[in-house]
Amino acid sequence: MPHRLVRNEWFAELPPEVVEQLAQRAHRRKLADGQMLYARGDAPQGLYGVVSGRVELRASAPDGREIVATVHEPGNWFGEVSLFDGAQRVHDAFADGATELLVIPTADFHRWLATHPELYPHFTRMLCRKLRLALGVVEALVFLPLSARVAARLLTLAEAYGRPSADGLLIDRHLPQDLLARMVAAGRQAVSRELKALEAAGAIRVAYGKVVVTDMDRLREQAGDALRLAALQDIPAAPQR
Amino acid sequence: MPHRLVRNEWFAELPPEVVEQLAQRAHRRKLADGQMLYARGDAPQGLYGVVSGRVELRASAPDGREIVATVHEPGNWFGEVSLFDGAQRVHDAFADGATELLVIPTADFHRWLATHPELYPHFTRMLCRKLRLALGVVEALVFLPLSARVAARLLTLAEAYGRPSADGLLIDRHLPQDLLARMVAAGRQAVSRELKALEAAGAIRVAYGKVVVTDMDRLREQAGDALRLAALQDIPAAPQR
DNA sequence: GCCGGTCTGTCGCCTGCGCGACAATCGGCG
DNA sequence: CGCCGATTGTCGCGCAGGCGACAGACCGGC
Repeated sequence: MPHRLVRNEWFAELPPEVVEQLAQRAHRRKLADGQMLYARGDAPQGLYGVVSGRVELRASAPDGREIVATVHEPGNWFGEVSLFDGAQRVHDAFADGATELLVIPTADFHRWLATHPELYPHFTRMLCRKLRLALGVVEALVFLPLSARVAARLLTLAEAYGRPSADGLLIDRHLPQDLLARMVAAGRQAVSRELKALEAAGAIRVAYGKVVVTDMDRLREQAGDALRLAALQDIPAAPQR
Repeated sequence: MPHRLVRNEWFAELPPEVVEQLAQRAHRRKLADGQMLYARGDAPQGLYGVVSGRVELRASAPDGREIVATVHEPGNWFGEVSLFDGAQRVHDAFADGATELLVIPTADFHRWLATHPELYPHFTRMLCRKLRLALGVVEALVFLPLSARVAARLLTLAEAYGRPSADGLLIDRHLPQDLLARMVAAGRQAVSRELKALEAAGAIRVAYGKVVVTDMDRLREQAGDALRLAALQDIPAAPQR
């Protein structure tokens, strides 16, 4: 198992030899750009880890509108809800670029976990974290105007992909405005307008398919109330007793 | 422990004597109407079970707007997220009517659970269920018009509180339109309008502080796409009377 | 039966944002 | 180095729904 896959929150804290047992159950799977991994309603196959490429989890309405719930990068694991409750997939999953995955079949995962019950608290914490994120999204949608959602999103993107560059922190990832729009559940044109506003405020600079954050503090100002929600998304490793 | 509290999904499937061990750790707490149990950001005290009365979990914006995330009825347990991850409360909790709770302190719960690791899968499933609910709410907010959200909500309320009456299924619970509005994250007047529309469509009849579903199928039609999400909707365990 | 608080119906204004349309750029690939 | 698909800027229409303002209906308690 590539060690980057065990360096993330899912497995990083666990003893290496324990993770190794699990890794032996995994097999690999390759996806072409845009290929569907699963669709909402599918029966779960297992837990997925991204080795290379990317996987977008999306929700879509019958009328064609869609939102991007998450984008999983190399090192991320996903598919845990169906893993733990065995029920249908909630989202549609598509490869973004040629992608290689590690797949741990549901049954193997559970056999492994059964022999390591001490790991359960760890996984319940993972689930709680997802739950808090989802609740934060609900609040953001209900309470925050688009401007704040965009600003907040850029902040988290900057943290995840930020790389210092000439005139600020470059979000080093292909980020067309309509992807950003689907991430904040909005239309492309509206996002374009908000980006212009942020640029006028001196918080960012927009380039072709890219965004550079020139002033994090100013961006934080624009996010406003969203920060209160951001705090919820940042879960301290609280002792579970 | 009143047996109504162990009849719900949280503990119903578990061996009675195991639940009994836990029950002995619980203590009681009374709240007056409208009293706050906890606020967002508070450190968690434990897991709560509603013995009598009701508890509303709400989220509110600084500007005063607020939504009702859930209403817990007698027999329901809540507060599990903070229980499992130890972090701050996400919502504000208020008693609706004079309320009596059973409180299981966090530490006691975990001591108990540690001696029954076989129960972990059960609790991860509970968390997954909440997560699915939250994801369903996100989709409903993004994709569905208010009319569908109202119709869908009435359907779940009818399932939970429905009682046959002269001209249909009475939702037997104090349900002013502005409560309904806060449940679907909308304004009171808009909900009023939608209710009128549903009435005109012959799906419901609105009374003072009450709603009677006269035609479930017609109501389902109005909910439309929401039914796809319906499986994800929150159904408060029916109040046990 | 009366009163005050709670609910509902309705009208109207206003704003945020979806969405179509199109022109202007950009940039990778042949 | 030029073409074409991808991306962006912008204008404008349309509308769902937020919100204030009342007026009227209801109801439980006294």
